[in-house]
Amino acid sequence: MKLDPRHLEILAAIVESGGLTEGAALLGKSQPSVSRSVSLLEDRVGEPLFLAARRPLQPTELGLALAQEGKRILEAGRHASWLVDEHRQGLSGAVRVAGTPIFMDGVISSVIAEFQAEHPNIRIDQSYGYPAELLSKISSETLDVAILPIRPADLSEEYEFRQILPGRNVIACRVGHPLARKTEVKLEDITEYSWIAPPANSPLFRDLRNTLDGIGVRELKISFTGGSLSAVVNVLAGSDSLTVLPFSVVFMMQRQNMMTSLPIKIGDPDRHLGCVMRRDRRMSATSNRFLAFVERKFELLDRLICKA
Amino acid sequence: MKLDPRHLEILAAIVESGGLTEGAALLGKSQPSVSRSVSLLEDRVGEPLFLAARRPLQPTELGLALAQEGKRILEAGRHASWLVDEHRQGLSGAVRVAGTPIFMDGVISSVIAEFQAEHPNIRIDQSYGYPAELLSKISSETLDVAILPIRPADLSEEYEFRQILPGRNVIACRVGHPLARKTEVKLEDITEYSWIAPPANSPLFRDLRNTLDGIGVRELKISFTGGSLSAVVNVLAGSDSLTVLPFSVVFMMQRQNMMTSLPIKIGDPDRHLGCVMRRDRRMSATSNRFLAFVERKFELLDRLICKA
DNA sequence: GATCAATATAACTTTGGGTTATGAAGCTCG
DNA sequence: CGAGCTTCATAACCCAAAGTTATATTGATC
Repeated sequence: MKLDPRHLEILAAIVESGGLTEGAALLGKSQPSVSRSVSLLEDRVGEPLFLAARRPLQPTELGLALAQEGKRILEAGRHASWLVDEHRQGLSGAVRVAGTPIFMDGVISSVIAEFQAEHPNIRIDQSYGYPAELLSKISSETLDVAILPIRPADLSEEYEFRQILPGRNVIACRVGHPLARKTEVKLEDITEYSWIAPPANSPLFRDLRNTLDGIGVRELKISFTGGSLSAVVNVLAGSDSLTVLPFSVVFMMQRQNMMTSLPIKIGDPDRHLGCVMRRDRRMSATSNRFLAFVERKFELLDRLICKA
Repeated sequence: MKLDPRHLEILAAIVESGGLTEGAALLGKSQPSVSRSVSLLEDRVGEPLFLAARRPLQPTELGLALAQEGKRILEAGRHASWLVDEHRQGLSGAVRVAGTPIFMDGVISSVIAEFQAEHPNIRIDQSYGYPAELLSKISSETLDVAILPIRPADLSEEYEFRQILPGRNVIACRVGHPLARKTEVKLEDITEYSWIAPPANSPLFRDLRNTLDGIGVRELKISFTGGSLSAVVNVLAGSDSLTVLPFSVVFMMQRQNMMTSLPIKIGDPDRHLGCVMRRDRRMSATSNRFLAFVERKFELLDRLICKA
């Protein structure tokens, strides 16, 4: 005997509110409607659910027991509705975000931390990757947002790009590095130090090559390569090596007195950091909320950096 | 946003069974039906519930969360159905039964105990009362079954009567009473003992008067009156007083060596013990089951008594 | 790319829940 | 105890939607 869950809901409402009319009001239906629903339920059950000819409508034992189940159904339904609302407002669910390792660890992660403090019900699925693969993941909808240093012109029409920071690289070194004390650093000062290089396939590695080419460094001694940001930071802190990093990353690290940048002007990359997503905007409300948050935070960060 | 609980059930079935077709089978519906129900639910929710263009149909986060609620609904519904089945088979619910105090305490209560051992989900609401009031309770449907010593002819057409024991009274005394040892007790032996009388308004009290009148006892010394069966038993056990009780009660008490009956023949009452209920048989399956049980048990008891 | 299985769509029927209007039946109270 | 009020039941209608079968699409798989 399969019962209609809506009937059980109605029964629960009636029992809870103590009357057929009140129950109808509670459910936002008309009184005759619930009256008939109850009759139908009674027909199917084959037993009376209310004591006949009693005015303060009194449920039978069975009626009471079924109303109990109806209450469960009502609550499950309410919870489901709540879940939907949360989801539609982008207050729950998950955002799949990925980016290049150095940026993610150096800048984005702290923004994500702030976001999670504000939205504890939203899960962030973070991963790392370089532009080509992340764009394909965006296409196949296995990724919601990519945060990449990229040349906007390189991007196909399929994607939307929102710049969050202008590209700007600096030469970084440990705090207390011999060169860091100088007010001006010249080319020949640099050449004697060895270099820490990002992974060879990363955009940053190309930036490093371009930068050093630009300032005339032909031959570079590479003392360490391939590590994550924290590896780079540790090696940097424990040696006099130099490296090329986005200024934003150095800026964040400066706060923790982990590293500093040399007062030497190097060419900026033609890539800019920004969020990439599908242009068709079939993104969840949650992703949109995350996106807006990131943009807002980076706007603030950009201002701070400009002042520095 | 109010969601249809049936949609959530369907969603749960699909997610649980891993496919739309299997889900449909699980619910005993056609595949197109559930397919459309899901579309409808998705329309209302405004978000996809399944990842598009994926063959082993995979729910989204929201889909999964809603399916969880659907499962709750499904389970509540199943439990409700189970409750109905139990009720219809008379395996749950309550029976309101009442009877005269002496019979209830002396005989019926142990039958009720057996019944409850067999049907732990059925509640017995027992109460005491004398015929007139119990019959009116039957009429007003505040009582399901009355167990009464009654003259069937006295009963109006409204009621149905089912005899469970023939009326038979005896004179009872404590085990070890001086008269109990004799093989034959004569009238003059009895007259010197005082009597324990049931409450004055009880049928049994009239039986006592009639009995003693019948055997020629004119003047009776009443030493105790008005108590319940256990009071009577205690007083009886602690004195040489006599009383008149239904043989069935004495029979049950004999098993516990609490009392015995005198070997003297007294007139039987024209009342018989039986179950009374409304003739229209608008009784719950539960009450019917109880009734059948009582009749069965008393049939056995009757045989035992006849042998004794 | 052909094939197979799973899902979606179409077209139609039927159930039943929604409504308003109205009738019947308990309760309350003078 | 009957007038009056409130609450519940019925009637008549409409329409949303669940159910059906038949068929088209679409992924997955080889």
